[in-house]
Amino acid sequence: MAKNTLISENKQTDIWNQNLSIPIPTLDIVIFTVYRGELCVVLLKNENNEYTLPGWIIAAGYSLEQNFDNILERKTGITGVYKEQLYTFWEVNRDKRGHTLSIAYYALVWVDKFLSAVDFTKVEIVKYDNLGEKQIWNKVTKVGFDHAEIISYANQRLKWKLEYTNVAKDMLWKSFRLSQLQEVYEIVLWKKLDKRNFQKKLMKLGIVQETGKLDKTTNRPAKLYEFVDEELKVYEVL
Amino acid sequence: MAKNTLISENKQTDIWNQNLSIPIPTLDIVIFTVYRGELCVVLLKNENNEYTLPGWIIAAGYSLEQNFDNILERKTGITGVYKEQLYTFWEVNRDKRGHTLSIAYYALVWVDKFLSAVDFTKVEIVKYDNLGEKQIWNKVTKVGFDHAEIISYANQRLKWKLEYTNVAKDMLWKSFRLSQLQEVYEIVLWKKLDKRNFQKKLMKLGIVQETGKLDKTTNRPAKLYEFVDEELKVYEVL
DNA sequence: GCAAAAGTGTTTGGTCTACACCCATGA
DNA sequence: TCATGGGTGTAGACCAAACACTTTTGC
Repeated sequence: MAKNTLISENKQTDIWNQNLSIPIPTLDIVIFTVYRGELCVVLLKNENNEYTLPGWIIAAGYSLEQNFDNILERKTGITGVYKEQLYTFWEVNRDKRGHTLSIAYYALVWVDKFLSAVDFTKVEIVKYDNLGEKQIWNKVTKVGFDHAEIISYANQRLKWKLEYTNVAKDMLWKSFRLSQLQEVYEIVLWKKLDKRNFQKKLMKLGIVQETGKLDKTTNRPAKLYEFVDEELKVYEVL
Repeated sequence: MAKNTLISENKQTDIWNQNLSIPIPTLDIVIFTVYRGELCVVLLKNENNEYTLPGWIIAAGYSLEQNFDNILERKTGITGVYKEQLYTFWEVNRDKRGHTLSIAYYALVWVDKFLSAVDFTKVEIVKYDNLGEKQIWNKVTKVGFDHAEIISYANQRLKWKLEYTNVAKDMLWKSFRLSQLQEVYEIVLWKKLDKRNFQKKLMKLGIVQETGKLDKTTNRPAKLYEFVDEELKVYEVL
């Protein structure tokens, strides 16, 4: 805990009362994970039973990375995830406490890691497809728009990344069967894929390679694969 | 002038002295135009002869749009351009005056409009390919990196947009010959294109259409074309 | 008549999609 | 022996790239 509480919440709450001439920069995080066969988002619930994205005021003197890690850990308990900046949102009336500016990130976390790290007293996990039924936070209309818009935007970006990068590595074990990888793709892209075409595409792009090992936990053993690159890599389609 | 000086510079300069616990949000603009057959960027020069992007502190109480328009007009004289948010950059030591956070935009402006609106006492126009020779602003190393990085990122985004959208409409007259459009593409993408393949792609995507008029200003008259959509549109490749 | 730019089709290779049957193993 | 999921190939449609000659006009 200690290492990541450099940035105190208290030091910052008085910011709201200063009537500044600049907007207050905040950082909001859309956390995705594949849980029980569905794409899910990790959300907080506020005093009005509205769902909100984990987020907080950005502290000067620390990098965006540090701010991100700190906010994520403080709000959810999770550490060390894949993250990517999405977009910076702005609305004069975005927050009734003052003018804010939200730098939105999305994060991907492998479900096992998520479950062992997350603090369920703080967060809820909500199926992406059920978001429509929830009250997502928006101060103006009190109807889902603002944070919901950010989540939807994050989902689009995630889909794009799946098609052209090895970002799926952050949602699986080190080694896996192709059918498990395909399942992740089908859940996120929200469509069925053809097994053979899927495998051909992976091989052509060179995203995964055989490990030489077999997974014997089902009837017929399956080859285990791993990602070729440890780091995020964009594979050109050409 | 009046309409766009809602936001005063003076009201904001004292921000630097308040030792805030939050970073100061600024907005920086990469302005592209095609000038004399080359892709160019509009820059300011600071007291140390370093080039900087037009930018300023973001004012609370105004939308990002309003802030953008105001900064662009105050710093360069230009109004009403195509704009798109790029990325939000952050570095603790980005600016020696304090911790800042830069929301970067890029803008496209048709050269004729640019020349009639721009205030050349404030800005310089620099060829994109010559940027390497210039000192681009960066407070830490005093060598081109920070703003240069933003410009390079903007250029990548612009190239992508040209391939998949009708964004080129913001760099040409209402009607034009296909060869003129192709020239813009070649300049921005920095490569030669095949005339027939280029035209086939435009027609297949349905980006442009014939106006029925001819341009007779060169030896052999050429058909004049126009963009099908007034608004920015992403054309799916399928 | 010549210089300058416009106009115009075809071929080829590659990539994407759709599609169905047999195999290895554990129970 | 049967149920489960693993493994494998081909044909057709579509798209992208390469490529060169003729036409219209002004001078």
